[in-house]
Amino acid sequence: MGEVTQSRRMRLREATTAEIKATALKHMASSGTAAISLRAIARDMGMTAGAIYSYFDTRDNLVSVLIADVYNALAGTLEAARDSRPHDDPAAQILAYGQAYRDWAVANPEEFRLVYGDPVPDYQPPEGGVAAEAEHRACAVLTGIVAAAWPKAQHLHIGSDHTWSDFDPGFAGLIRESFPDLPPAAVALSLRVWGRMHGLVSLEVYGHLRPQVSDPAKLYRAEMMDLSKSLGHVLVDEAH
Amino acid sequence: MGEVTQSRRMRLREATTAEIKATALKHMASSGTAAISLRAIARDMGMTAGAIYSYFDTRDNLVSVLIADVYNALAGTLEAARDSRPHDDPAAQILAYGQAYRDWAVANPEEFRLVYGDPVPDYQPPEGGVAAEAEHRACAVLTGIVAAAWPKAQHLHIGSDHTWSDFDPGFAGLIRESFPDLPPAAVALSLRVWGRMHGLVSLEVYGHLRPQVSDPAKLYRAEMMDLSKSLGHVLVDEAH
DNA sequence: ATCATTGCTATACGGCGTTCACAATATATA
DNA sequence: TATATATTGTGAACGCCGTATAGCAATGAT
Repeated sequence: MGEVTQSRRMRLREATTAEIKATALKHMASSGTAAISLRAIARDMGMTAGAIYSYFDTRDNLVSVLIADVYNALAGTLEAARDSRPHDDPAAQILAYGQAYRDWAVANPEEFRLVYGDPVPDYQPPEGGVAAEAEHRACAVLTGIVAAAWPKAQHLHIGSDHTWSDFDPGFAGLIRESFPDLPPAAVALSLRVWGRMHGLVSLEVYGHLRPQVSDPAKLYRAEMMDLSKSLGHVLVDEAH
Repeated sequence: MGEVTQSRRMRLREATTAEIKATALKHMASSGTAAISLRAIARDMGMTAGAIYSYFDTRDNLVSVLIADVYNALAGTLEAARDSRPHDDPAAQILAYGQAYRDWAVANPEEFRLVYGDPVPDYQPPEGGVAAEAEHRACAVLTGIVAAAWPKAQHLHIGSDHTWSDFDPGFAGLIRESFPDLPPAAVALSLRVWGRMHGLVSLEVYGHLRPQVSDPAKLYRAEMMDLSKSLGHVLVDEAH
């Protein structure tokens, strides 16, 4: 990232790589993730399909890079949403995060499908995950907010019997490094919060809400209010 | 459904239709939704790809029928789960429903993707929806349970300002027909409950939970307990 | 000025959905 | 029973797709 572009060749190479990715995203945004075809991209760029193999080993490879890029953009959006609220007001931060999550998904449905759905026909994700870094970023933001809210929230979750062994060791290690005093119940809560946001959003993006609901944003706002209550915060409707 | 099979031709036709669908589902279960290819199905059946066009106008048509079948199977499972608990115990019913939802998804991940994700490369759902009936069945079950729980749950949702205009008119009409006294806030709640179940399940099915969580079932159970609390029910851990 | 590397084209292979002309078969009719 | 009709299948073709390989042109380094 941000490496010094040395030779002219390098510069051209990066420019073409960027153009390929941009063209792929353009096709995806206008015609769906299934429209990411090497031939179509090359055609659009005035090239032959084979030429792309100088830049990406395979189509799946290109898709993997796109997923990572898009996921990182989402993570950036979510971090910005968190930072748009005072750092000592986790309730406001969680609402901002939730709104940003849905707003982004609704504004970029194909990007959402790329990251959270079946990316593309026949695509097989590589071994060690594709966007582990971005996924960790997005997750860390949420955990951080929940950690800040935990003092006031924990009394609502006294029944939970989570242990660190419920989580992936590596993941648990990272969390405990960043938040040494956070109990496993809080980590579980943050993942459940994620699930709660994801549920309505993915139903909406995949068209399972529209047939019944005319105002999904309102439904989502209600859910976010309820969610913030479960983080121990009582607040009047200040959103919208 | 259940029509009298008259001629021998009709019988053969229905048998072949069923075999096509079964083969498609078999391929899907073993190789993913993208593996639903007319050529592969025909090859497996000892036929030519073109022959399938005597039974289905197009591949998308076949996929639509599969979606409807699978969705109806899911709806049946959910109805059975509800009926496995006393009809005067909505808390138990909602837990059973939620468990059945996840169990089904985890046991049939490709079916889940077919119904709730991008079904298949390039697939475009037809105009009036594909499985409106099944979707309505599944939704009605949930609404029924929430309706039964509403007397004890409503005090937790006094702040909500939902109106019937927040919903699709046709959908609202059907609901008000079945549950004349149910306020719109309860309908919103039932859709939010759906979203809450769907969130963790779809994250898990699409592989976004495994990297962090070693025991998704436990996380989901915790979420279901919390959910049943928001339906106004206090209960000890009787599940599992 | 020479030579290796790189970026690209051209071509080919197999797979896909779909269409069409045609043969074989089963049904319905006279 | 003999004939006409509808249905179900084949096989070849079209235009897509991802991918692999060979060769050509231009660029960069020596």
